[in-house]
Amino acid sequence: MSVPLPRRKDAAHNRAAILIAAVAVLADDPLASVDTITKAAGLSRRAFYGHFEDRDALITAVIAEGAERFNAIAAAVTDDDPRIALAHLATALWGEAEHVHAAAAIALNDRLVRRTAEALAPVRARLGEICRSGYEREVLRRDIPPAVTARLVEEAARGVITHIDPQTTREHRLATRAVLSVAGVDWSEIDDLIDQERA
Amino acid sequence: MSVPLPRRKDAAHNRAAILIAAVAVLADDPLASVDTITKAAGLSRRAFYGHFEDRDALITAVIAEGAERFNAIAAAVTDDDPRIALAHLATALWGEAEHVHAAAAIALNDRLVRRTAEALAPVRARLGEICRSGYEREVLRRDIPPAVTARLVEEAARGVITHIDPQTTREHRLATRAVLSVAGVDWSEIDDLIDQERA
DNA sequence: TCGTTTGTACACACGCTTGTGCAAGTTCTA
DNA sequence: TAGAACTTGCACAAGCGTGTGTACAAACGA
Repeated sequence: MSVPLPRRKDAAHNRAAILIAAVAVLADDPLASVDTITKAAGLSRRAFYGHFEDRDALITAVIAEGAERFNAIAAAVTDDDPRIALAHLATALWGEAEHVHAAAAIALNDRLVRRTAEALAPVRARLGEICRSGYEREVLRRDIPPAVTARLVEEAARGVITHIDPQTTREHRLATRAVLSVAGVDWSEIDDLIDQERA
Repeated sequence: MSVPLPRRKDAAHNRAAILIAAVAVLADDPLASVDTITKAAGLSRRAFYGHFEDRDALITAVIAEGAERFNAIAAAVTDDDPRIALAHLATALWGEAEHVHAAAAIALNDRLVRRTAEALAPVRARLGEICRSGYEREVLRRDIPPAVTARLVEEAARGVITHIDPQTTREHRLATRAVLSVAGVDWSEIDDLIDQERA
């Protein structure tokens, strides 16, 4: 039923390689075949079934790994000012671009929406708090409910992170600018806000 | 090479039904099978091949129809104030939600990116002009190049339109608000701006 | 009405992917 | 270095989607 724990170093290494390759490949094509993924990991398709029960188990593992990272990000953002918190959240997610991309791609599949949503839950919850707090303290937009703002922010972040190549764009501030302006911070105040925080 | 023109009333009707069903189904799943699409249109899979050369011909037809609609939208937005123009663009696209959704979904397919991009070209060009004009006249954000603003606006619009159900949300202003604030208009000024134009 | 057009039902070949079994080879580890 | 762990390549059955062929029923138009 289940795959035995690897007892050799190289086996553990290969398992990890499959996971890493899966994140990269699935980010581009959520329907990539096991063959494509294992080839990208430098292994044969047959070897894959020595590490994972089946294709679905791999997807589950990818989602779980994403959940762990997103959890860490959500926990790390503790700023009091909702605007600063949003800036930090955006920067952190920008650093996890590939995982964000993979999560977004996997979430396209009907069957996996729920599982992916669970992986994203901690970040989503933190974002909700930030927007609510910003709404109440009147530092974020007040023309729409904070829950809707959170949704818009999520979409903006996802769009920027998945459609702008972080390799070629050193501007991680782009994500911050996009997120903050859709959240209701005037664009002319964004840079001052960040510099002030950094000082 | 080409499929003979339908000579019977119901044939033309069924061909249209397939196209309509295709837009709806492909919006949800760009990889939907011919069987799924024709069933949604109330036809058999075999009948499909009487109307279209193959699956690709259907996709081509869907893209072409979208191109026509997007062309019309781009041509209709002629406001002088870039902010008003953006508002009108957002509203028009909101009305074409299903086609926007289908275009976005189809564009996920590697091979169809170029063709879809061509269909979206007119709207994209108009959006580029609007952002450039807004940048020069200093009514839109100036912290990033207007071309990047256009990209952010595009992402914001696509995100709102495809992720918020227009059936349940009567708020077409949501798209307008999202688009304008990411373009650099202060959220507290958006409603005034629109009402003022309408008067 | 009669002939044509269109749609349905069933079948088949073809290609791609998944998951598994097995023999043979390679690599780690004790 | 010997044995166990691991990988490889091949073959195979099964599933799914496409595209095509054929026979038969229904709708249409003159």
